[in-house]
Amino acid sequence: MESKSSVIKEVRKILDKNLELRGLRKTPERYAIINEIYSYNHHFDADELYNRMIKKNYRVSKATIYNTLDLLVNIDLVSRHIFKDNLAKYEKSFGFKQHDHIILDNDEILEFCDPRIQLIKNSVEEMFDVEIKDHSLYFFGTKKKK
Amino acid sequence: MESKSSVIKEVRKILDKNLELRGLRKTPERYAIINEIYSYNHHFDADELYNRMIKKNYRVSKATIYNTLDLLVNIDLVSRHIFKDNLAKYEKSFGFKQHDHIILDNDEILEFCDPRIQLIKNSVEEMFDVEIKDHSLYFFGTKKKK
DNA sequence: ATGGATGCAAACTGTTTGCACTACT
DNA sequence: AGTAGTGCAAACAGTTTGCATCCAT
Repeated sequence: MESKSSVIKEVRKILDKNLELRGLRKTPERYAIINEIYSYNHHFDADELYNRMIKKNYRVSKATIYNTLDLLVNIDLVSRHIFKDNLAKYEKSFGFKQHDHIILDNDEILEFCDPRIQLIKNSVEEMFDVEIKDHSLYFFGTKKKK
Repeated sequence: MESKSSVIKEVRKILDKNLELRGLRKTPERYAIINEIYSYNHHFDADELYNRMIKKNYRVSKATIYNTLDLLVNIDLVSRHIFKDNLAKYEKSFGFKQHDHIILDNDEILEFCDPRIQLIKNSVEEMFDVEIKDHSLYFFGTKKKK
């Protein structure tokens, strides 16, 4: 099992490489933000991230938060979900098994992973002659009371 | 094969029954809106619906559009999707096989239906002891060039 | 030094809300 | 008659944008 600090080290390296490749600047904000994100478990939104960083006396602007989230989503270090209407939620995505979500009535979020989704993907690719790069699957439900 | 006009007749009846059951009023706006929606094929958003009705000289307000869409989604005559960030898309849903969506790079939307999603649903219900009421599955991809 | 990235605030967009008025029951 | 539902405009929330400044290159 990999230690926590080795994950973030690895992630910073990936970010590094991507910034170089794209000719983007290695600003301290970008590293601070990825650090912060990888210290979380599970989901957060832009406002949450912003507020937590401000509370730690790290000076960032909303603009930078949004810019950086876009960047990180593009290079696949962070993934974006829209669980409820009109609010983007994010979560770290490197080194974590890809998974889908169950959204319960009480806003609880469960995660699962089912290999059959890959089979559906394959069928779809063949049927429509398309190349699928990503998917999102949500189930909506309620906890069964016993 | 059912004719177009019999679908809308059926749909109006369902709306009728639901309004009665819930003690809601049968306002002309509600019928005008469901009529309009069922004259479309595929997806639209609230603004589109509003503008089309205005253009036909039917006086509705945005508030009523949104209220009625909520109502229709609740009674399952219309379904809501969020394809891109922060914009709800709707489509009629009565008498049409439930299906999922493939969103292509060029904003084209394909539809498909795969029974294996039900199997995944069953597994999830059992695994987490939850009751799944709905799901949404999107694939994101590109057309293969040959 | 140069222009990409930032901070800040204002602008934008889709949606919701408050309130006076209308009309279904 | 009573009140749910409507139209309108203002408010709202999340996100984007414009611009002056800053700092990584």
